[in-house]
Formats: sequence, C-alpha cells, structure tokens
Amino acid sequence: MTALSTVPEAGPAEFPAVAEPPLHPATRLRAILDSVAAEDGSLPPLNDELVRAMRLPDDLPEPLGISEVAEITGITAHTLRYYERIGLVETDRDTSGRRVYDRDALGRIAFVTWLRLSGMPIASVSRYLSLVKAGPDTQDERLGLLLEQRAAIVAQLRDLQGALAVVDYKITTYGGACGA
Amino acid sequence: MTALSTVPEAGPAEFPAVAEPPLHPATRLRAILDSVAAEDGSLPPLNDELVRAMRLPDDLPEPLGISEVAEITGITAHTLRYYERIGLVETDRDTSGRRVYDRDALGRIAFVTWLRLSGMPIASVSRYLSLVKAGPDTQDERLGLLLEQRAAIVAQLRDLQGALAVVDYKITTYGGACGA
DNA sequence: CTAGGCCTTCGAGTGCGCTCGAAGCCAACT
DNA sequence: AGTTGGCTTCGAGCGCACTCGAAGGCCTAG
Repeated sequence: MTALSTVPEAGPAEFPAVAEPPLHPATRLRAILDSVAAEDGSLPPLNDELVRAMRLPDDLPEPLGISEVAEITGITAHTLRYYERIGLVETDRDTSGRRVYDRDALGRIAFVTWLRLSGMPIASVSRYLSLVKAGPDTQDERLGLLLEQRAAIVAQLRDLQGALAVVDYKITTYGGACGA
Repeated sequence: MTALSTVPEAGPAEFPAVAEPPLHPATRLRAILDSVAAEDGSLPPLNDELVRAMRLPDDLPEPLGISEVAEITGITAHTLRYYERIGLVETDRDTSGRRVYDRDALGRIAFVTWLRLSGMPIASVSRYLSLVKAGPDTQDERLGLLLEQRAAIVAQLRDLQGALAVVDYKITTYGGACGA
C-alpha cells in the first residue's frame, strides 16, 4: 500500500499545497467527504450513516428555494433548472409556481451529482432514474448500469493514479523536458 | 486503509466483473499501468523504471507510421493530426511528407496523453509545452502548472472515491430507489 | 497502366453539458 | 404606487475536444 493508493489531500508535506481549482461544482459534497476522511486521506468503512451523511447535511431548514439549493450543492440555479427541463430531476412548486425542495428532493439531487461527478453521462443517469420510476421489475438492468459505472469509476481511478505518478515524477525532477 | 482507498481492479470477489467501457482512448497506457500494478490494485513505489515503462513499450520498431502510433496509443490518427494542427505535438516527416514517429515523439505523445487523462485541458497542456520549449527560465511557472494539476488530480480522486462509495452502497442495497 | 490502400490537408460538423439572456411574473418593502 | 429582487420560461449560444468527409498525392502489386 503505497502513497499512490491513498489520496494525500493536503499533501504529506512532500509538495506545497495549491489552491484547488473548482473543477466540478459539488463543493458541498466534497466538504462532506472531507469531513469524514481520515488524516491520511483514506475514507472510513462504508456504512449507512456515512452514505447518509454524504448525501445530506443534517441541519436542513425544510422548505428550500432554488438559490439555497444552488448554494448547498454548488450547482448553479441555471443548471438545476436545466436538469429539470431534461427530466433528470423533478421538483415541487409552491402556489406561485416557484420551485421548492424538501429533504428527499435534495437527496435525489445529491445522488445525481455523485453519479455525474463519477463521469456518468446525463443520458445514463436519466436511464437509471427512469428504471427506478418504472418499478421493481427493472432491478436487473439497474444493477447492470451500476456495475458498469462502478467499472468506469475504477478505470478512472487507475488512470488518475497513473497520471499522478507521471506528474509527481515531473515535479520531483522539477520541470524537466516533456519527453525526458 | 480501507477498500475505498485502493483500486480493486478485478474486484475483490465482491462484485461481478463488467467489461470496461472505453471511456478514454489510452488503451495501451492503461495496459502498461495494469502490468505493473500489484494484485490488490495498488501501484509499486514510483521510480525511474516505472515511469519509463509507463511511457513507452520496450520493443519499438523505430520508424512508426501514424496508424501504428494510433494502434499503440489508442489515439485515433484523426486525433493525432488534430493535436499536431493545434500545435500540441510536433512530428517529423519522411521524403514524401508522411508523418514518422521515433521513440521520443511517442514519449511526448504518451506524456500529453497522461496529462489529458488527468483532465488537464488542451490549452494548459499547450501552455506547459510552450514553457518547456521556451527554456530553463520558465521553470517556476512550469512547476506551478504541475502543482495545480496535481491538486486537480487529487480532487478528482477524492470525488471518484465518494462516487464509488455511493455506487457500491447502491449495489449492495441492490437497485434501491434513488433518494432512499 | 491501373487499382488499392494508406497517407495528406482543410474545413465543416457533432455531441455533450452547460450557460446565458431576454422578457415577464410575483411578493415584499418604502 | 412604485421599485427592487428573485423567481419563471424558453430558446439560443458557447466551449471543448474531437470527428468526419471530401479531394487529392504517392507508392506498390498485379
């Protein structure tokens, strides 16, 4: 188990820390993940509480507007509306037609966000959600989709570890020529 | 050090294996990485030989045509020409104007591919390469770029581990509803 | 000498995932 | 009453990274 197989978040004093660029919008999800991670960057064993915590903050004032959800999730209001337009999420409305989000709605958004963060295309997320809606006799196909995505995630982890090795090598040999 | 912090490549018999979808084109690079990985999916300690092996296969018939490079790297000939057009790589030509690739050229392509696999935008790769060409007084900026990219990679690893946890949870609870 | 195949350039098209802007509604505050 | 601010819909536009196709060159085998 080498340093390559863990996630050295703040850097084990080997490399100077760099402000993280906001590659993906899930700031809140990341923060939750960070809050449960150990010092060496590894995650605690998977259990219900952890998964629950990774999906939702505990202190939720229940009726949330779109901009509050945007702030919590890091997804812009524009994108949230876009997701709804293409049928990726459904949202309740208040009497004047505004979107209101309860705990469950936020949970669904968080789930979609995790899938998107793992590189799953919107079309596949959509397909999965429609299977869920379609009822219990779609479990086989659902499971298939999940296993496929799991494999894709593992492949990406492998790619990233390779890239990390190459970049770290470059850093330690400090700015060497690209082919060297 | 839990199962989450390693990369369970073939799956530790917990989940059935799924044929990996070709998310990214670097089939050969992936194969090289797989060949040096331990059984539990962790990578051996970083050293020169490893990094060298991750960049190039050892048995290279030296004058390579574009389609051979395409097959080795998994990058299409179209994309290789595209990379050249936008100045991402340079390539020698034979007397009749065809592209020929030697070991160094292939090494540069592999390096670029690793950066791309880590999500670095083409523009940033380009910037880095132009700094390398510009000479040794650009080392500070080069190092900055590398550190930035390192941070981006670490962030992505964290995201993927979170997504993996969520997906695995769904798999073990077998096709449960999306918000549950 | 011609056919096949792989190469060349260049420009245009594609797919994905947002991202933005215009025009308008509604509630609350001054 | 008016003004502000945040919300609504809808369609169009954008940025990235390819991806493709057309038109033609060069070399080799039959």
